[in-house]
Amino acid sequence: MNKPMELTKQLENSNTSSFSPANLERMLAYATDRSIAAGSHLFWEGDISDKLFYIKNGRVKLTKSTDEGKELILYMYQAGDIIGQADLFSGTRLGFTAEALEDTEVSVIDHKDLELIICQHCDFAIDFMKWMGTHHRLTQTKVRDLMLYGKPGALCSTLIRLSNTYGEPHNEDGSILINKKITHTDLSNMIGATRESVNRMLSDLRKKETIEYEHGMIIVHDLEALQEVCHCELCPKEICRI
Amino acid sequence: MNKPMELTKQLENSNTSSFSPANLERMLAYATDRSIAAGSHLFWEGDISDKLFYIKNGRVKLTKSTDEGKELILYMYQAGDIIGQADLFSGTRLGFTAEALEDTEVSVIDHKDLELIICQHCDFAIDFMKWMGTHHRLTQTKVRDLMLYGKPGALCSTLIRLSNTYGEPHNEDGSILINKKITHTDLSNMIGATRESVNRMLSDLRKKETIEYEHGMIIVHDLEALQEVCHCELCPKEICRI
DNA sequence: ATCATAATGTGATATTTTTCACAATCAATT
DNA sequence: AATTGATTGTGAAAAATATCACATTATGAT
Repeated sequence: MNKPMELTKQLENSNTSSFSPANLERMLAYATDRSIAAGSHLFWEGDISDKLFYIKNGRVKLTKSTDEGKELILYMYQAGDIIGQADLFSGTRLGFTAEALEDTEVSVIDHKDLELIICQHCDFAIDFMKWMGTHHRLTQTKVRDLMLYGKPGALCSTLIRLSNTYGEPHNEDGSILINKKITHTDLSNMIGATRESVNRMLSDLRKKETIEYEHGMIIVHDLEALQEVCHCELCPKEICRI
Repeated sequence: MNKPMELTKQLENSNTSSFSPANLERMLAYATDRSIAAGSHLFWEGDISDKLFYIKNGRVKLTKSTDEGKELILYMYQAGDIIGQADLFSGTRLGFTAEALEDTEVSVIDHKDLELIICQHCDFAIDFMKWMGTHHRLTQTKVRDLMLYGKPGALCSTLIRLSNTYGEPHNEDGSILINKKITHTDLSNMIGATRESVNRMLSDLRKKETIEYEHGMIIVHDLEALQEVCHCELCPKEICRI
């Protein structure tokens, strides 16, 4: 059963904000818990998809990797997020792999239980659909961002999304600290570029003082400059995230 | 009210195959009809999103266009398809524009009516979610295809999707006729490349006899060759479509 | 503090993709 | 059959991005 603190945490999390506390609780009442060590996998592509995962704490990335060792990072999830909707009801196999970035605890909800709740509480069904739609919009805006303004556009949009997801006010001048260590390799896998290209683009942004490094993390000094590069449309934060 | 013929058509259509005939009928019972001339718009990005559109006949593309005149074609919908789920319950504004490619008739279902059906028939809710999930997978696999194997990979994946959507057996040797005229400009807007690049890549494919032109349409002679370029994973057709 | 490993930085070069500037072809009208 | 506009084809040059091959700098464990 979920404690009040977790509910509070989820309410602050944009990805699941479509769920009312009551509805989140309904879902979690059926869940069983599971721990995944950093680097271990929650599921692999090709697995059967009949579960939903609620992250209690930790972080998980959803990826697609190729034979040649390339990796595409589609999403990064954190406490309060739910993983697994797109494949849930299809009966097909999963197309992506989920790997824990940190030690992670999840609550696992079975497809069957979910159907039960949906049939008992139609406002839950509505909340669930709202959440599915929001997540789909996240994916659609990502396609836009990755395709439309070259690699610099893709990178800047990703930095904005990281700011929305992990950002903290840095000092009074409005700078934002992206309070998570993200390697250049990770960034390159998020935008389908090489590490070297990312490195050079970030150097350019540093030269222009759009961003800065501190303790291996990125501080965004000039958000508007980033927004300009990717022609940012100022989507709501539950959509403009990693 | 929908005629039997339309129901038959929808059952053949992969995008809405998640709906049982009864559930499709439930939804269409609330719909009002609307005609859109070829080239006119069903909706614009920035509009409020509180409607769902069922295509009775004709074709509609969903696009995002930039100030510089670039256009990204995200989806092309046809008879039996439903448009609008991702934005539906969010209350936010639409992120994409829908334009009729041919004279099109749609049935318009209001958000409010949909909620009503969801609360009355939970199997409808399940079908609806199944459909939302499938559509989301379409988008996710598209990200993969567009990002992972360069422009040639993006183009070949698009040709495969077109084959699944508009393909007809061409003769006994297993060739597929993509039975719709798609300009190189359209193709370039689907994969985020220039018309010229698309032209050159198609020329290469013709040289290798992977494809051929006939009456301005494309015949795919060697589907496997296309699959190889984009490392095709043979996704089901309701996901591998345009 | 030292060592080992991971992460970052950078030049030189190759490859991919775009841009520009037309020519050639096709398809629908007059 | 001639004309017009849209579409397709192509070369040459520029720009964007990737590749390769290291040097440098952090980070964490001993």
